[in-house]
Amino acid sequence: MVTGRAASPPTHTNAEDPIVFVIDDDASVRDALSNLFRSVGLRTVAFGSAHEFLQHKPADVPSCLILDIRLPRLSGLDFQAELAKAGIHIPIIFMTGHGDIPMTVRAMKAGAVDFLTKPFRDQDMLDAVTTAIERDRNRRDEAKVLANLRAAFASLTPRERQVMTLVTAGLMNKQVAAEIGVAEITVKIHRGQIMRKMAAKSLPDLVRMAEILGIGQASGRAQT
Amino acid sequence: MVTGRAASPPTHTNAEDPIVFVIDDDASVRDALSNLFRSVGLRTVAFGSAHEFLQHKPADVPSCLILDIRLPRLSGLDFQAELAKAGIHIPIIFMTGHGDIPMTVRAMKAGAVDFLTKPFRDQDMLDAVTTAIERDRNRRDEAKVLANLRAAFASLTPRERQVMTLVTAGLMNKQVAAEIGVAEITVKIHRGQIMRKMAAKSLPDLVRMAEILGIGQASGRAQT
DNA sequence: GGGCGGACCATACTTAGGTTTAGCCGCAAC
DNA sequence: GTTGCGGCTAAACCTAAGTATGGTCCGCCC
Repeated sequence: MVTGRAASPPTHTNAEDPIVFVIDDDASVRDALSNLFRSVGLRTVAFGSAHEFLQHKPADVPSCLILDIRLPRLSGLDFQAELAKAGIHIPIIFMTGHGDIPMTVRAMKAGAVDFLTKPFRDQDMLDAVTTAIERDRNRRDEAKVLANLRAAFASLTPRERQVMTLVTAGLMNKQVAAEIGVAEITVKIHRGQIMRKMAAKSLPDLVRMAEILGIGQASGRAQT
Repeated sequence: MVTGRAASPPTHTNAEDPIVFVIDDDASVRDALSNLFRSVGLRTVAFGSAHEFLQHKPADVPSCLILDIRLPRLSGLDFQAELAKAGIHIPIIFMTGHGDIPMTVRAMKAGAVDFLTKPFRDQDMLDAVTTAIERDRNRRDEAKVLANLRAAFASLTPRERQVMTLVTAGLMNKQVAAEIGVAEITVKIHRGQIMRKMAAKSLPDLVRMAEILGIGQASGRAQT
């Protein structure tokens, strides 16, 4: 699982490798964690505060965030909420020396990967990081697919989007034509254009794209 | 949300209403919770042990389970694992007087709805129950749809299942025919039979069914 | 005002999808 | 041993889908 180049120089920074971010106001904690992660070949970047982390431009690789629940200015929990509100969905692993159960519940409900009490075993932290990175990798892959689909869908004209919705809902060309008040031949032309622009290789393919885009199944039909 | 018949006799048991199950070895806790839930019109059934709960035949309505983490024989956490292993997916709300963070994390990771520390506010418990019931309702709805689809798919002959897989993957009839080594006309016959047995109103409809059943997209073909 | 793109439509043609009717083969159940 | 079913196929026929080619109309931008 680890890349096997663990013994290479500390700043090899291959753009493919995941990154672990650490935020803790205690430098000794940061160093200990950095050493732990580097010992298994994981790129690590540590910050002394949430603010510093936000300055850092987000790298475009799978990553996760190790966070002490008791941060200087902003609490770890509040920072988690901030990130979510800002649309940053990096998986978070909390650690705490004096946490309580309500905090834990709140963090986990908000999607935290794990919540470790200090002192924790190195292996527990590494397991949590593995899970977190994997989760982020999946999320990024899905986001990428979705972004591509959305871009393609946005390149359709309004009419084409409308036809795509009706076609993927299962209507025949003539039904689509009647629905929007045009000739059947016009629908066929739109349809061909849709297949090209969306790069769909078949109707089932297009239907799956529509599913991912969340098009049409809720409305049912015959409204508006 | 509540049915509005809260003042009716204690055992009106309309089959539509959700049920809250309570397991606690302390009778006073059981009574207090039962009273709380009944005061807002929720059917409630309480048990003194996990064993008693398992004896009870599971009602076919949305429900949830309130569980003390410290159960007599089996711990609440282990019981949660038992239920999961047995394929019983009722949402669980834990409560505890002396819980710790690792327990909380384990419970939440395993899908618990909430983890309340005693003493808790009534409203917190009611909120958790509302969430849990809603979650179970959704899960049941999805399970029902899935079960119906599986039944329909099981009614297909092996050949029909194979053809459905290929057709929903986007292959044309002639390609399917070549793939399985039969004449195109045979594929058409199978296909018509599939549409009837699956009660699909259109190809997009069938594709969506295949998606839910998890058929065929992994195998791919002609990608990239 | 000319060019451009979106939307529309017609004719003509080809391919794909789908049904009906009818029949053959093999196998398992009765 | 006959009946039923799954699987297969053919012929005939019809509808649906898709692709040119060619053209109109409208609004927008430079």
